[in-house]
Amino acid sequence: MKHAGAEQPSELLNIGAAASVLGVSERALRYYQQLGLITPCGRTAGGMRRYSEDDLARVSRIRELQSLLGLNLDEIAVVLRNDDRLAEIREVYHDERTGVEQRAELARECLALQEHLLSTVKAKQAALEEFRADVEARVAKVRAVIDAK
Amino acid sequence: MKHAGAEQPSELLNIGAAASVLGVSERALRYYQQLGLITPCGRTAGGMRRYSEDDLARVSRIRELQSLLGLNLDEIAVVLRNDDRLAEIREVYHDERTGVEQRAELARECLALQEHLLSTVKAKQAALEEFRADVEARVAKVRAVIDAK
DNA sequence: AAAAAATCTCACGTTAACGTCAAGGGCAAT
DNA sequence: ATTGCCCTTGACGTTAACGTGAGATTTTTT
Repeated sequence: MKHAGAEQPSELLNIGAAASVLGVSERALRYYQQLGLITPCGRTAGGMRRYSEDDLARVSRIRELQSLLGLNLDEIAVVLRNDDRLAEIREVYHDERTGVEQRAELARECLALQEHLLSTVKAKQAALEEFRADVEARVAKVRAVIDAK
Repeated sequence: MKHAGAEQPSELLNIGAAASVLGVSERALRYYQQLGLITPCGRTAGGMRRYSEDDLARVSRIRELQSLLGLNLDEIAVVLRNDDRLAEIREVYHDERTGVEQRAELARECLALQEHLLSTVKAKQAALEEFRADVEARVAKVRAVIDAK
């Protein structure tokens, strides 16, 4: 059963609005689509792309994976495909047509990839923490020099 | 007074050894030099580059700034120049020929840049922490699906 | 309905950060 | 002193991630 709250079923944006909201170029959006990273949820009769809330979130994810983890778009494609599988698994999980062992296998595979991503994040965090200590030490040094006046 | 321990005054590496130790290409080392990011501490009579321990550390720093903060080589140049100034300040600080106010001014400028770098690091850490929570939530979701068997 | 603004699909251009020869010179070992 | 490997300086090639028109369509505004 769907929730009964106020619903905004569609506040779809065309590419210009989407780009400006996200702070990326229109070209980038088309490029991501070309690589299969996103597919706008629909098009107008005339062929103009419409972006949903989820589409925007997906693009945000792409930028985060780029800027935070330094992944390239091919690597990001892998991550996103796994995200999609996760969503799919949750939907199909109670479908009786799929074998129990088969579903579990899919879920475990998916989990492995998510955990791999997590370990990547953790590694980056650890490295960053070390780096930060380094920078803070430098700052302290300059401070010492200044305060020794 | 210098310390009295065992000293290895020079274990200078030529470019091939340096590259393999650092895990970067020779081309990259030459390229960094071309951009003014590093200058090997010396050359042989015949013109071959010699890299000192400090040179290697500097290259490591470059790679960290690339991979951890995602800076490009121009931005890294700024950071490195400031690092150099910090070292210079510490050396020259007790030189009587420089005016007191002048030295303090230099140090403050240097501090500002280091602190800017630090804030960049902190911002990245915060973003990464959020991202990690996100990934962990996903992992938990898959786990829930699996355990619900 | 006509003009103006936004999008569409090619398709070539750009930039950073190197990769990859090519033609020579240096260096350690035999 | 010669063999064989490492190094030198150009100089052109490559790849990812878009940028930038051009020319046709679609949508919005007047």
